[in-house]
Amino acid sequence: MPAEPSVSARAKPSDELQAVALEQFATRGFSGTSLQQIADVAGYSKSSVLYHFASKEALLDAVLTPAIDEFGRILDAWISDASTDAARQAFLEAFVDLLLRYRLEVHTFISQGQSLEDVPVVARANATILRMAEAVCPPEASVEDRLRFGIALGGAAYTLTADLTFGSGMTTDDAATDVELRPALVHIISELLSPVPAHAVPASTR
Amino acid sequence: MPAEPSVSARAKPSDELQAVALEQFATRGFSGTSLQQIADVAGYSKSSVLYHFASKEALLDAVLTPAIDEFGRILDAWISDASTDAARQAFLEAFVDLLLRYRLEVHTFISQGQSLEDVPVVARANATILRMAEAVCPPEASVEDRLRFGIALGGAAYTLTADLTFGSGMTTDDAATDVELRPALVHIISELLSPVPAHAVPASTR
DNA sequence: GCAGTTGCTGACCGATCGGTCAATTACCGT
DNA sequence: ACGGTAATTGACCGATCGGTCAGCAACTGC
Repeated sequence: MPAEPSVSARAKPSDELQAVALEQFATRGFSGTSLQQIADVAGYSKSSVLYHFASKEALLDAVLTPAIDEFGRILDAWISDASTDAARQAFLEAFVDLLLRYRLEVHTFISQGQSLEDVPVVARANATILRMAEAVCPPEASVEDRLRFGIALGGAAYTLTADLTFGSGMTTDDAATDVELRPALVHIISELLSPVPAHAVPASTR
Repeated sequence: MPAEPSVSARAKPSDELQAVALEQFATRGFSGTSLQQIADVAGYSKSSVLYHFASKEALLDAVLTPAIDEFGRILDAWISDASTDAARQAFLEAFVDLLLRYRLEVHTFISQGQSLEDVPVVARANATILRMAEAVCPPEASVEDRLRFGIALGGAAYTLTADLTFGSGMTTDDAATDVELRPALVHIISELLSPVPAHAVPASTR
């Protein structure tokens, strides 16, 4: 047997390192995380980290690229589509799924997008977020509408990784809580991004 | 004339340093900001910074303490009060004023509260936020209600300092935009924290 | 058996980190 | 004129930073 087929074998070293690095970047911050820390947590030497990734910045790039790529993908799908209400709803759900699946990545470039703006992948992320803002808020949108978008985005990124979590852990990647989180997130974000007027909320939701 | 009375004289050095440090901490992060950077921007030497503040952490403490103190103050005022709707509304407006006035401080310990949790002043901030969460969300609150609180908090902290600002600068401390921001923020946060049912919003607000 | 590749490591490098210290300057009341 | 205090600084310290490099196993194809 040349390679272990399905028995949950040791993941590829570069994947382990990316996972560890992502967690550290999200919690300690990029500049607050040293290559030595990543190596220690992952059980490698610092040299090994730099063998798999050309630099600390390249490691950040590798870690964030999948999330930002998919983000751009679902955003483009929505923009190219006719802007029906159904398409908007589909995008919103895809966006929430993205938030849940890539919560650490999102948190990383939401909360550090300013300080890391000269890192190419983060610049792409910022540009994509700006595109989404333009797509969500029509050019003549009010200050309040823009505020709503920012709060939905930053709030989701913050809450999904807040470790204190105000009572019960939603940061643990427990799939069971995620299925509880998803509809609530869709509801809240939909409410934030929709012009308030008369939201038909069935009284049963409370 | 022993001291310049009102002519906008040079601010006290320690105040200048605090202002510069706060801006750097909020934008580059605490660990991403070096004492040398602060000294350079403020026009002092690194030694001078350490003359006015015993350590980098003491500087962070001095910078954040006023905001967290006032935060605790308005929260206690609300909690001790009978929980009438009027008191809740008053707290909410005081809270929004606090967000606007101390936006950089809030952003700092919201987005770095995890990595700096062993810094005393940040620990106090985290504890106060937790107290507010318990005050806002009754113990039996649903996951969605807790989500709403987190999104309101993290979203406001993020949006008020997001430099991209999705179209128009709300990060510039322009008092004119602040008076435009305040009612919108009160409205959105009130909407997020209020159990949805029937929010009496006069139609004129839109 | 042996060259080549892959994965990994310790030793090392210059730069920068937060922080200490002694010296210097400026200003104060007397 | 003078002693004392406050403010500021450069020189310096050990530690750690991101990164380079040569070497060492282990496995490969031949």
